Amino acid sequence: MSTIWYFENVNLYSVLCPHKIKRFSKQHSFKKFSKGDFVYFKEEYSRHIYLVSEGKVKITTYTEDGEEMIKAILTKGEIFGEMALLGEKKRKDFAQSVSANTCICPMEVEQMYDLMRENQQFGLAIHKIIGLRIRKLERRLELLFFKDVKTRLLDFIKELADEQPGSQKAEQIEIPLVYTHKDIADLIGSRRATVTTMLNELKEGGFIDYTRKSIHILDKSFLTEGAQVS
DNA sequence: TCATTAACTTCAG
DNA sequence: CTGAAGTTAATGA
Repeated sequence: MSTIWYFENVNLYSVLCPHKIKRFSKQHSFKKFSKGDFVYFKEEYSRHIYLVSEGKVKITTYTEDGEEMIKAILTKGEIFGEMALLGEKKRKDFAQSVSANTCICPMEVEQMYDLMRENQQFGLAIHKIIGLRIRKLERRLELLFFKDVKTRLLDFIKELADEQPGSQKAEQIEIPLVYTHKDIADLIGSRRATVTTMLNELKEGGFIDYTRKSIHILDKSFLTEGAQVS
């Protein structure tokens, strides 16, 4: 199942990007965003969905006391703003570029509907992605409430591992890291320092090896069984 | 005991 | 040279 998800995820870029679709080539437009620029604001009308072609985008909401809550961090090949397709009238969150040269491909909702009607397979893929996205969020929420940080980090790594191609078969898995420790901390509801400490624990335990660029899973059994690190 | 805060070092642009 | 990333140890729940 996860392989399918991966498959569709990577191919989405070629499928979705308007300049690959001849009919839309004239309005083919990439939009550039600098660090800190907003792609959309809360309460804005949900007219587009977006595909990240370069850089990194974070989706956030704010709690009553003004604290930022990060719902997701998206990188190359991933879509966001997809709630527009489910009848969302106005945005319920913010989308902000967090890298210097973020490049985004906007797609009108109406066009998306047309495409999805014409191409069933494409429509199915989109629905699947949205479904998985929602499930992922629900799961994250549950974990935040009931599990400790170590479990959450383990779960996070497991999720990344599952998204890698051929991860089912392979004993060792190389995960290219698009996230910083800070990103990971934000996503699992922890702190940068804590993430580092725990990654080091896992490293010492011989479960993983990591650099800034990637996490190498040496023994994937710990993902399912839980790491026994003291 | 676990995770955070704060203070420090290293890294990348 | 500066801000972000990563590390380490003290401290509080």
